[in-house]
Amino acid sequence: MPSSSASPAIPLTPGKGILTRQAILQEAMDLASVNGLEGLTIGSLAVATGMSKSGLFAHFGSKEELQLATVQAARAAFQERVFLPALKAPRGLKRLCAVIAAWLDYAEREMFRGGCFFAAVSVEFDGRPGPVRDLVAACMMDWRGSLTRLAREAKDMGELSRGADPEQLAFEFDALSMGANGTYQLHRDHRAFAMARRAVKERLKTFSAPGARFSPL
Amino acid sequence: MPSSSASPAIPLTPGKGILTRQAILQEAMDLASVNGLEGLTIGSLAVATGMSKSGLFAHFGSKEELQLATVQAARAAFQERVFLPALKAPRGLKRLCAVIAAWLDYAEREMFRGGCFFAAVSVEFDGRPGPVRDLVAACMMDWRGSLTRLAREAKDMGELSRGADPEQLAFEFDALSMGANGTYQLHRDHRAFAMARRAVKERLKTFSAPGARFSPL
DNA sequence: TGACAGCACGAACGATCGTTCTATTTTTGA
DNA sequence: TCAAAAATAGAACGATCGTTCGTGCTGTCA
Repeated sequence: MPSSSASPAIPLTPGKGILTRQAILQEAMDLASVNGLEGLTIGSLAVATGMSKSGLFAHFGSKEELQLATVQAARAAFQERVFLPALKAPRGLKRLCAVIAAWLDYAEREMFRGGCFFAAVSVEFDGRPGPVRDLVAACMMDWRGSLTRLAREAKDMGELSRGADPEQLAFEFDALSMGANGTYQLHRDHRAFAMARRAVKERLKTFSAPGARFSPL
Repeated sequence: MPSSSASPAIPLTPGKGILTRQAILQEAMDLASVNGLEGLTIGSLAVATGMSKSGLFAHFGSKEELQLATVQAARAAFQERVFLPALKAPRGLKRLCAVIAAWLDYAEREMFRGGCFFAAVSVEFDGRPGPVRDLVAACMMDWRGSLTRLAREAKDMGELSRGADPEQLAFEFDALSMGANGTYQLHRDHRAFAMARRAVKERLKTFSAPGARFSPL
């Protein structure tokens, strides 16, 4: 083993390469949320970032690597800016509500220019085998798993009735949110989000134990 | 005006051109449900149908016309093979259930190779202005409008409670169905459809008037 | 039988795709 | 400060994209 003074895996000051790579991926996420990961062309991405095709390409080595990096960047951005902040809400029903509310805000405020990145990309890749599809599928599993876990916590705390099925509820909330995102993207009608919020609220009311309190959606 | 003996607009015996056009569109719907309407390449479609690129192209004149024709063919196929048959159920709650059940079957049995054609295409085009997007948006509006009308009929017949909101219910059922389709396409897990059916059933039970009967989903 | 649509084909176009080179500039670290 | 390393640019590749053009089939009526 070399001495402990070796340069760290993640340098304290990000090099220039890392910075431009981040700028590229920021643009890539936006473009992909609109045109998909296949419509995300290296040429158009180069124009959008003001770089040359080859200079940009060198950062990734292949289009598939660019796609994978874009998905991972979107996952990180989602975790950091949507999911983790919402987790600060108090455990149980309130936290579940906070996470769903954060997701709906994330989609409605269009953190990515084309709405939810994963809604666009998961539909695009669900029929094409390969590592990109696998990664996207894993992200979606993750998200649903988180929703399921939060619902289960609320149930374990007695805030949801014994008849509540965490997996079932997670599926429903996921579907309602995605549906609102899709409807809004297609028709630019904000009522879609209002209807999703109402549906989630009523569904939670159906299963919430008497006296359980949940934060507004 | 020429004499009334002119050939009818729709000839009794479809000419050869019409037949191959139908064959092309059948393949086009399947390919587009998997790879999208942009991934639907004229070259790949020519290979799939055993035609030459130029011979196939001549039927449409442009890729956009091919896309429009494919969407209209999918709309017609959906109407003919899913929606209209389900409308034969008795008016009211039963008919609403029959239509939703038909849709879920249509998606689960993969009438198109990539699942619901419109689920794939509407997400793909929701961010790209143009006639294709407009047509797809109109199809989705149509579908949601039909669901809304069926729910309103059930309500007017007294089978759904006074508190039931047809538009809201239509949104929810649409979202749940689309969500099941997406989850199934991504994870190949049939439980997605089971959860959608359960959600629709429970939601209907919440709003159904006492004693109202609805057919199984 | 012969003229004439309708239909399909093959070859080719310019544009753009992802990708590979080589050269040049910029940044980094001793 | 200077050489090594990293980052970017430019030109070009073969493949494929949508599209155009000219040609040859193949039936149908006169």
